[in-house]
Amino acid sequence: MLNSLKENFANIFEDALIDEILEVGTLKNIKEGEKLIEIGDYVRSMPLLISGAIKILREDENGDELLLYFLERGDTCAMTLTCCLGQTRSEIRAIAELDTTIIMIPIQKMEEWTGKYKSWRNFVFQSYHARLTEMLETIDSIAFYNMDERLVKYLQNKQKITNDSIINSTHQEIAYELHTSRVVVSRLLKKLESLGKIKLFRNSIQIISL
Amino acid sequence: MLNSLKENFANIFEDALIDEILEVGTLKNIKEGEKLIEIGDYVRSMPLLISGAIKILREDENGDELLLYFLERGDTCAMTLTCCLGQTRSEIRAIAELDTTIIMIPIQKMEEWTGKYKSWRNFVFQSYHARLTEMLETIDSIAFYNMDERLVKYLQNKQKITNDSIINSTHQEIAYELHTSRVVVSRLLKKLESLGKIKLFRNSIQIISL
DNA sequence: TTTTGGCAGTAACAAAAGTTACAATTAAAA
DNA sequence: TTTTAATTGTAACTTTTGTTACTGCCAAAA
Repeated sequence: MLNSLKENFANIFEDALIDEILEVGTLKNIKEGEKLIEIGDYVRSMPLLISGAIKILREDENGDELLLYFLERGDTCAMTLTCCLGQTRSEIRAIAELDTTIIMIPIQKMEEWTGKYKSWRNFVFQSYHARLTEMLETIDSIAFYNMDERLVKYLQNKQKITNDSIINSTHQEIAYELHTSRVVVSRLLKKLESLGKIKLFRNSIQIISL
Repeated sequence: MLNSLKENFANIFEDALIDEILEVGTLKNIKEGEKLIEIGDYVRSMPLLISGAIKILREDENGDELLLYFLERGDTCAMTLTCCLGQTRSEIRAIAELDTTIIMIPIQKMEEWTGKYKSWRNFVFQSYHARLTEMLETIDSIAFYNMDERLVKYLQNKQKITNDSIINSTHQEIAYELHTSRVVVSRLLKKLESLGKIKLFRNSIQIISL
């Protein structure tokens, strides 16, 4: 745990804080597809992302989803932060996009560290800023772009997160995350294929150049 | 200024903090329509909203807008918070929706108070939470609802903010804020009128029941 | 091997939203 | 008063997105 911490957070957290994290934090491995947080949950600990990726999803009244953004190493969940402090329920769902390792911090420490460590405060504020920025990008996508452009962005994002030009998703799964229908995704993917930008296979998509 | 502060923040801030705010804060009156923050600006002070309302807007690549949310009394601008701390440029535009009074806090104080006052920390975290929640609602609107429903929400919101069942906007102005076209807004408003939910006038809309 | 269920392709159609164009009305400016 | 500009209403059309339906294909299960 010490190594993972140092690798990802050494330049961010002061040494005394690193020591405290080692004391109270617990390492947790999460399998791809595993759910970390469900909408309506009370959250009792805060995750520091060591490796892997977590996708954050919003749900509509029919139970359909929309992908908001991904968390990567060095990130934490801003929603969790406020849920912990404000004792409110989670507004979002969090699911591991890849096999993921996190350090869980008990919420009691959060308030304490915020008073005690400047580096912790900066980290928390920085996280909020990053999340607000990502929310803005999400809003840009759905408000300003058509589905074909949103799909391209989605594929680019997925490639970046997984660091793999092969995306192992079905059209239905992509449709869920973009909050559209399977037929629309199939249609647009076919168009991208005919432009030579991707190649389609069963259960996977190969990205050529987007 | 003391009175405004006590009215809006007395139950939130501890007395010592109130005193400090009185020392370093400056009262500012803003006329309806006046711009507080432009996209790309560096922000050097943080606003505490005493009265009135401020609308927060996002811009697309063509210069067209989208209304994100309103700030009201007791609120502060979460974007400003992180812009100040992180020394980044503003991602949004802020315009007074009504005649508005704010207290401006120099950014140097922010970092200091965050270490010093628990009530300040809570206020800041609470603000972030509120803004994230409002961003989620904005996302819900544009991703999950059709324009007719978004328009109704918009009118309801406007009524709540101005505390007036007469909305003094042109169809064009509404179209800008919803990031659609004037013709679409006129069409949908006409439908609402024929349902007896609103009454249309030149430059204004009277809300009957939404 | 046969059966079953999930996945992808596509046509045909419907609904929602955006665009263009023009007329009528009102208010402000000359 | 006349002119001008802004505002609203509406028709006609296009584009985008969503829906329904049906097909063939593949892989896992029976």
